[in-house]
Amino acid sequence: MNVQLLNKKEAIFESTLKLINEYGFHGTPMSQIASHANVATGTIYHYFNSKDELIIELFKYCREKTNLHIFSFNEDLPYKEKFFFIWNRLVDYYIAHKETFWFIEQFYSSPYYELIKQKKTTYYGVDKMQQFFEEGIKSDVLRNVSFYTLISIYIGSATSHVKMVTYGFCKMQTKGREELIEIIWNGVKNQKYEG
Amino acid sequence: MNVQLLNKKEAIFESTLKLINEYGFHGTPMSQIASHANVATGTIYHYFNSKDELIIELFKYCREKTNLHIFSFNEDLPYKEKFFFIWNRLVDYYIAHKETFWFIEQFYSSPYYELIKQKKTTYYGVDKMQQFFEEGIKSDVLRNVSFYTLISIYIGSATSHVKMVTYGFCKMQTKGREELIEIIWNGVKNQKYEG
DNA sequence: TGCACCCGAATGAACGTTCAATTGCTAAAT
DNA sequence: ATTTAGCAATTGAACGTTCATTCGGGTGCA
Repeated sequence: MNVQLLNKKEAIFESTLKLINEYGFHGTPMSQIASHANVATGTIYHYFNSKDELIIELFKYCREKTNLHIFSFNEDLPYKEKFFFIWNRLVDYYIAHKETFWFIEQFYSSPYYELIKQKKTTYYGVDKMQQFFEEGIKSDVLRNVSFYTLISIYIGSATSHVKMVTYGFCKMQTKGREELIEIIWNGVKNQKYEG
Repeated sequence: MNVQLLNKKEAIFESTLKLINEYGFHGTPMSQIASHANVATGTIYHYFNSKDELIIELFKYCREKTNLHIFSFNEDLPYKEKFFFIWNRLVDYYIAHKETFWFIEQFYSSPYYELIKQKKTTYYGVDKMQQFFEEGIKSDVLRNVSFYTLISIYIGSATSHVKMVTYGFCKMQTKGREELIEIIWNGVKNQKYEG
């Protein structure tokens, strides 16, 4: 697959992302995606077998890009700094790529997700996250609570915050953000370490 | 509007809720909703002007029911107990009404929400929640952080937890839940009060 | 008599997908 | 260096289906 093809496939991805955000899964016909991406309708079917497959592949594409972005930290940083770094990178990325954020949210809460969740997909992001939290617990920096508890707070608060900001409910003042991640840190850190 | 009608309208709501969860906004034709609710297709249009209106009204209906449920606490309880109570009621309600939960999530992250958010809808839930957090801050039980920070942690963790459970990623062991709300409480409570 | 409620077949537009035809590229053959 | 064969990429009109909505007619209660 040469560069030209990659470009077309990506053009289709980006157009789908934009249009689905605006009109939803249904409100976005293949023909509209095609013309927005400057390709013919038939061309989409060269890369994807169906609209559903296109949407599923787009989801994986978005998730992959996001994960690559947030885990790009220096391994030598102290744990606490990594803890703040990843969370902030995630929030930054989503705010800078609102369409990716909303598309992922929409996908997760739609029946589409059922189609791919069973595939015990030890995919990059969850692996990394679990590993990161386990590291924190083993080294006694984090309280010994379950992975699911940690991820509920950590990811849940990040997405909640991004929702607030992108809905326009609150300004993106850095103060609110710092407050938020700091509260979480206070909640999950092992009290033995620096108050 | 008599009882019979209320029943029909609710039957339409409940059928829509169930089918949209299974097949999504698009995958659910009006005809299918009608036959599932044991009414004629045309009848739906007696109660709602369009499919979009039906979906929007269903959203309000679900949100209202949820809010009425979670704010049904005894005002005399100490603040901390109310803090735990509301969170637990919310999680309980969503787990017991998965379809309501997923529908609301789907709606919030779809373009539909754009259609109703501007209406500076000081709706029941947000009002109550804001009032509750303000009460906590004024009485010095909670740290003095912004409403949006509090709600991001409080609601975000609850929905995240419910997602985990309803996806089947983690069992609904009460332990995990207690851990979670306790961590949040630790994070947001004013340190001056009981460690 | 009038009005609200209810029915479901008919309508017509919209959409996902197909396909036969065309172009462009690569590499083997001459 | 030129030709040629073959495959990948691309096109967009056409097809057949599906679906939201309409509407003319029916029922029963005030």
